[in-house]
Amino acid sequence: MNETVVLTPERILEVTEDVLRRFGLAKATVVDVARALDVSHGSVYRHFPSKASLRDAVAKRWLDRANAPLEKIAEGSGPAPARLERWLRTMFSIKYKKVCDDPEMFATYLALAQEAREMVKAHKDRLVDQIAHILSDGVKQGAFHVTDVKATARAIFEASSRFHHPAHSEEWRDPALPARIDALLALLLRGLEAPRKR
Amino acid sequence: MNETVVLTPERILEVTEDVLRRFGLAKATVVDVARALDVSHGSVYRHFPSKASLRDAVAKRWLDRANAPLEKIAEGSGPAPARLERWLRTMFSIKYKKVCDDPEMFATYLALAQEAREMVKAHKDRLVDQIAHILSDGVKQGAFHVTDVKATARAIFEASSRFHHPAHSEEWRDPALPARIDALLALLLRGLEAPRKR
DNA sequence: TGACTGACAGATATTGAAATCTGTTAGCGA
DNA sequence: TCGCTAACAGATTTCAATATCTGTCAGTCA
Repeated sequence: MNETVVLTPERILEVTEDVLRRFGLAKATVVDVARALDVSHGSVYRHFPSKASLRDAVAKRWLDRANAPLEKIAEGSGPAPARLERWLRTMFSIKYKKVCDDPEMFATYLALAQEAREMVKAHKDRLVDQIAHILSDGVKQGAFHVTDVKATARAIFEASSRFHHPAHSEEWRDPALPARIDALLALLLRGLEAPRKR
Repeated sequence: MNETVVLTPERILEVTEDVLRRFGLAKATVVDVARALDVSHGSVYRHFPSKASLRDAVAKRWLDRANAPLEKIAEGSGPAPARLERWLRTMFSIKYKKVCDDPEMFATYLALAQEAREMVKAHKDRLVDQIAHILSDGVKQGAFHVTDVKATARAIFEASSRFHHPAHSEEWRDPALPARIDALLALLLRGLEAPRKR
């Protein structure tokens, strides 16, 4: 029955990601995507209201796929401090790997992050929630002493921006990077594990 | 004797800063600077080997001037934790104030920071040294428990990037900013004050 | 002599006309 | 009716000709 495959959002996203990778963020057009799908570009607009929304959807898919391993770690069990450290190190290495392996898609993501689109904020919120989940596990275990879990989770996410925010990716080739990450993680974990004074 | 004022690097820097502020980083040219000085642009090249070096020198002057208060705090006396907190809050507010009051010069600085010029690295190193100075005071006072002062100072600087690195300046209009800063500072200070385990 | 000028080559930026793209919509065909 | 096409207006991008800029240097002048 599906001799001519139907045009679904999913299929559009797949092809758009391809086109972005081949042409780059600057050159890829909706017409290119339509051509690759062998339809008129009007058809694409039937599924996505604008080029920006299409680009956002591709980036969201890409980010969600890339960060799937993080969710697993956050939802896992075991001592919270080690889990948090593993979660953060995994996030850093995912970003590092992507900037090397998939530079065109990373540039798309960088552009989105610069514009501070709603989509990026939502993604950040999901990650902060995962940190918060680990933190509250840690509090239950007696390993962490934290009053405001949500605020602290955000502080941890933001404190580590240098190693996961695409705006700093140029810096990640520094040979001292592992040492810098170690120092930051040691400091943050000590802050979480310290019995609170106030 | 100085009927025609001599052309000094200092005078060139002063005028260049003016020109940058009036024309913006994108539009300001060496010819503009020379015109404002009422000399040929060749004369400017007698004092600065390239446009980039001139721009760097202006930015350095601007940064040094802006950050002078920090040096005072770092060299001051009193309990290190309060001093570190004041130092960091001052750095944040200087940057915040500059991005509002002097957007053209801030854009110049942003461009430099993106390019990761040598000059910015040197400036960062000076600031990290100031943090290290406060940290080692804190260790002497028994308030901080830190093994590697230098690495920890860098970790603190980098952990607070979100609130002082120009790449994130778009975010600083968030009404929740003070709360986010409070959460980060609390976490970092707890980490420094915690007796070390390892 | 030594700070400065002015002319120059090559690189970069500007400009305006033409081409292409985005987003809309009337209408075709299954 | 539903999914798509094709034609369109206005916005954006491209391209190539032109102008301006960067960096150099031989030569001027005090």
